[in-house]
Amino acid sequence: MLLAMRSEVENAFECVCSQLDLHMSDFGLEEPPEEVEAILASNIAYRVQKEMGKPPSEVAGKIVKLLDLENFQYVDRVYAEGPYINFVPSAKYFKETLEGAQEENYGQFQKRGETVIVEHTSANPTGPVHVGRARNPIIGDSISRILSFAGYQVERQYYVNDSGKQVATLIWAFEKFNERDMGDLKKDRGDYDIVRYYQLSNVYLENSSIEDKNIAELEISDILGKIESGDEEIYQKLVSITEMVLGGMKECLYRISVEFDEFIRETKFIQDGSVDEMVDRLKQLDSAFQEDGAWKLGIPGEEKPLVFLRSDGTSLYTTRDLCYHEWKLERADKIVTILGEDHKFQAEQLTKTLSLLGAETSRIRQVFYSWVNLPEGGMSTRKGTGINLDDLLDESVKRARGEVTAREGSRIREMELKKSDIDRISRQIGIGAIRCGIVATQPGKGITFDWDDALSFERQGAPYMQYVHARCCGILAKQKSDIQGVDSTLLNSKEELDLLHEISRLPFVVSSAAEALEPHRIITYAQKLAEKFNIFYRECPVLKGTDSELMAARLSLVTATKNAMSNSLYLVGIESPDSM
RNA sequence: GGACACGUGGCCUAGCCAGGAUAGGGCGAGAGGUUCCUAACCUCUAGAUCGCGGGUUCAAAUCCCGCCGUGUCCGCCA
Repeated sequence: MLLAMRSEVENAFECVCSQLDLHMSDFGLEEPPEEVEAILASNIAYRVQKEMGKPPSEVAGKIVKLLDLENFQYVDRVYAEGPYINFVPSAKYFKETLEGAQEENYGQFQKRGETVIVEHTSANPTGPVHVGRARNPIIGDSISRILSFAGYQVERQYYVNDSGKQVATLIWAFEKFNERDMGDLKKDRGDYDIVRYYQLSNVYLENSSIEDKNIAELEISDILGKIESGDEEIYQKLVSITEMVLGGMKECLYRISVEFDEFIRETKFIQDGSVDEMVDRLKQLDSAFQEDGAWKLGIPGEEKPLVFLRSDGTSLYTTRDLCYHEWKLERADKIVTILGEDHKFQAEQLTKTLSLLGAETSRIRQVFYSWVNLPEGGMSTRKGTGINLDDLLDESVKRARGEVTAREGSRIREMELKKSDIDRISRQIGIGAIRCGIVATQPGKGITFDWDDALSFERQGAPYMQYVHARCCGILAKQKSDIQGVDSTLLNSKEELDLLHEISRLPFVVSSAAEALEPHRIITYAQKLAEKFNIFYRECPVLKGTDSELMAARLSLVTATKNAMSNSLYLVGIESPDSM
């Protein structure tokens, strides 16, 4: 509804500007401060004071006179306050917001017939997901949900790095070592099983004599060559090992509600000939050259050339990624990739090379995040220095359970919590806190891991928002009969109107979060919504001490809040508990 | 050395891209609030030269330049 109001106001400004012979496209629309009655404001007066030759407050007054209220459906009143032009929403604005938000899919946009491939996580299939990179699935999944809600046709892809040195090392380790060489299995799952081989092989490569090390490296590069030439036996081994790891990762990610539509293997592009074809095409480019037996490509604006073919004739990560990107560009209108900031350079080389190959790189967007590091440094699967996401989740659910049980006896509740409720609530809160904690912070900011920070159930964190949903459900569960003929004008207190206004912002927030690929905007919104609801809840009894008409109107408001909240939480992958 | 990102009360964070009303929250600290729909709530108080220095502008946390601090990258690794 805010979107509709904005476009009404924009149209009106266009009209006024043409009357005044002003040419501008930005009318300085902004959100006024809390205590102002208006919900939309313009600082256009500042922008045109020179052209008008008058002080801003005078300009504002003049523009207000020229704005034609007749055409406004959603604006009740326009007034100048100093240099600002403020717009107060109409009864119709609130009425339609309330009606629209009765729908469970409130805030969702119509399909717009545009497809987007979101690639995220794509961690090397060498071991369990650790916390260092946990921002990737959480940001990627949230962006996927938001884009989908905003009307795009979204496909979520995991690009499996099943070629290249670390997988060759893994296959080598599997032949070299036996189960009895391995330490204890921390968790009976494929990713935990395999990672032991990977870590042991790295210990071996670091600590062996030079001769042993050289032999091992020759054996590994032999395996790499076989992967590259499409050797069937090696490929079968590769698939079975990586499937074991991926199976474990999927299970882990499923715990935080992250799922994929497709897993795309790097080897796919080797086997279908795309890589060979890519190498040939790159060689044809003007800036391609051969040096020390390897093929390189000079890239405009880059100091270092891109090496796209090793001197032994095997391809490199970026070469294969180029094939994957071209394949994605064929299949979707837009592609979004979530990457760690350590991949920035590679991503830039990739994009520029694609552009040299004639691709429309404006359809590509990349979102970078910085790693979650330990106080003593980065987490590494290879070195085994990471904190596994599973452990973080287990600990979070455990601490959430502590919070749930601590509150159990100390409060008035009509129904006792069953064991299954405690399990459910602990899980919803524990997992929600992790997702919220990660998505609430801008991806670019660095995070140093700290158990207490990661696991705090702070006010205005996930439980605060989840609690609002539970409160709404609690009220609605007590509702006796269906409500009909709601009169939205009965909702006229400041608390009610503030809440309704907040609800009306959801579609605007969804579209801007989708446009900017910034899921944390949803969290910021949901916090505000929760705050407004809690104030309403305090001041406005819904079921008690109100006549039936007011009760009906307030019940609608509660339903609207519930829908806006559960959709907001859904968009960042947090569950909405019916009770807490 | 070069490139990129980040720097907002003791701690964490929003706002920055599209400059505009008193820099918005939270944690922690202090004071209050529940015979009433779940107090994981609400209200109030204290606490900020928005890293530093210049510049542009009627107006800068926001844009530009320089500097400082932190992180990342600059591989025939991924």
